[in-house]
Amino acid sequence: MNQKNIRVRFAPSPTGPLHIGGVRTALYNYLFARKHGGKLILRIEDTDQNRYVEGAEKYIIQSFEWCGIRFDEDVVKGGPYGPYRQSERKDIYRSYAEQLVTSGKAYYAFDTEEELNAMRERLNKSEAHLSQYGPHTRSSMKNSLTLPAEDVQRMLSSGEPFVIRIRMPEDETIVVNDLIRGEVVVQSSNLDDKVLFKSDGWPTYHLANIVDDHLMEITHVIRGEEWLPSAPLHVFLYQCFGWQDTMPQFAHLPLLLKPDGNGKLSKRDGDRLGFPVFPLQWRDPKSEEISSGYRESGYLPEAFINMLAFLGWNPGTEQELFTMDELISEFSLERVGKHGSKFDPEKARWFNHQYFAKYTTEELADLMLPFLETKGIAISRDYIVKVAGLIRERITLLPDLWQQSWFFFDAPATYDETVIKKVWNPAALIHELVSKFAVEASGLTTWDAEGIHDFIQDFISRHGAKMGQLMTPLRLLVVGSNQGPGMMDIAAVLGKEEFLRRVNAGLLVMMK
RNA sequence: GGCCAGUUCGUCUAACGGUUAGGACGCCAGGUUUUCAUCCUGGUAAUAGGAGUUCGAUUCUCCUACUGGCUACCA
Repeated sequence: MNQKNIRVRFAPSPTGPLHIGGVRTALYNYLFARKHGGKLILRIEDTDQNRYVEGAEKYIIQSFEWCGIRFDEDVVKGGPYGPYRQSERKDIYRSYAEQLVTSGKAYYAFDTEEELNAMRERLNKSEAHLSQYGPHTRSSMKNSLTLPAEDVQRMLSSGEPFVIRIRMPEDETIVVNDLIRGEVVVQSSNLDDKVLFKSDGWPTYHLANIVDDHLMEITHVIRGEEWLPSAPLHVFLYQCFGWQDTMPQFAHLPLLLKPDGNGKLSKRDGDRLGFPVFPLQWRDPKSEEISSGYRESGYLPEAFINMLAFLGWNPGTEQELFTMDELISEFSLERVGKHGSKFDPEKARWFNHQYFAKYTTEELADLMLPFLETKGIAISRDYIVKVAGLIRERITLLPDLWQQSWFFFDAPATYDETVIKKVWNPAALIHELVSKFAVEASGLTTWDAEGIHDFIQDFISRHGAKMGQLMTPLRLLVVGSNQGPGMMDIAAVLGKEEFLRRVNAGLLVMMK
């Protein structure tokens, strides 16, 4: 294959927010395209007006912007094969469907919903090895195969509702050559006469998809496994149109499964298990219901992508942390697994933690700025960088940046009761020790971590105290609990004045 | 029910006929940090079952079981 001409597409339907399974499919398409120097196309498949959801298309585009998946051709920037929204391509599909009718590969059908239901009833009662609307049933239905030609003409010209169905051959072997699964062989007798063109004047997915992939010169169709059952139909359609020589190669990706129990990962699982299922937060325009997103939960886009890439693919080495560029150079469809992956929210958190650990203090400071601004805290960047250095290893999600550092910017308003009980004991002794410390420390001149350390060392030996008897009570007064970085480091960053101010204020509270 | 696909530690997976079946997450234990978290070290734990093929099967074939997907004028 000529690698220069590789063209792949991601073709979502704007029926709601894109969930992480869809993002992963897009990611694999993106990696494949970049790896081979090809193009990635975003095509919006909005052929079902009933399911159209306001804002979904915008959501999809913003999601990809956030996670760094870039398209070469899409609805925003356009491209040589546009338009990229199927609703804007509506005119082109009918003639293709009719071309198939003319060549005898498809036919008009006029059955009403009731008639279709009646047929299915009959099928249910029979031995049921037969497909639905297919070779064995079409002869007893109302269509251009059974009706006299003049009746068909009359019905068509009088505006009678009709659909166009593919005419599946009775017994033919259809082979789908899948890049991930190998040869998938299906007998056409198991397939039915799928509707290609609906009575509302719109094409179904099957028709629009094949026509557009052909027109857009798509070379590889990389999509979810839920499409595998209809892949034989798609292959057959390429043959019907005479496009078999330029038919794209197929790769059906395994699905993302629920973390617990069984089944495909769904919107509900996020609410139920407490992790996001969507890249960005989504507010349903009708129900106003809010679904959480990875971005809003504090995940880094690089970590999110890294985590997603590893759900179904692996490089075959022990490296787990990959930049997008590394993913591009290492990715291959051969290393994509065949079976579904249960999504693991814990591992997602671990990836995010790893990325925070790699950040420089300067980068962390940049991330902290918005939080501090929200809280109305204005302080020197130098100070923020110092704080970032102390909390760097303690961050898993973005909000931890504040949760792990707030006491550098504000004195504690309360003290953890359980920690008081444990640490301020015996109360009189500790109180006296800390009081003496506060007095003596006020005379200390070299206020850095090392100086404070030496001083404390000297202090406890002179007073016959143990390190823990002083340090944990100090932490309680300065931080409000038993958390945070090393006490000497906190004291140094806070500065002598603020540090002692908190200690003395705390001593007053502890007296009560 | 029918069709298609899949099945290695609890989870994500490696091993493309020969390994003490490897790594990561989680969990457990110890160490560091006299806090908490991180981090470090160690441990726990798997080839769904049964037949073949083969000197030898996680790996190839078949059967069974289980899992998943699809079975709309939705994508």
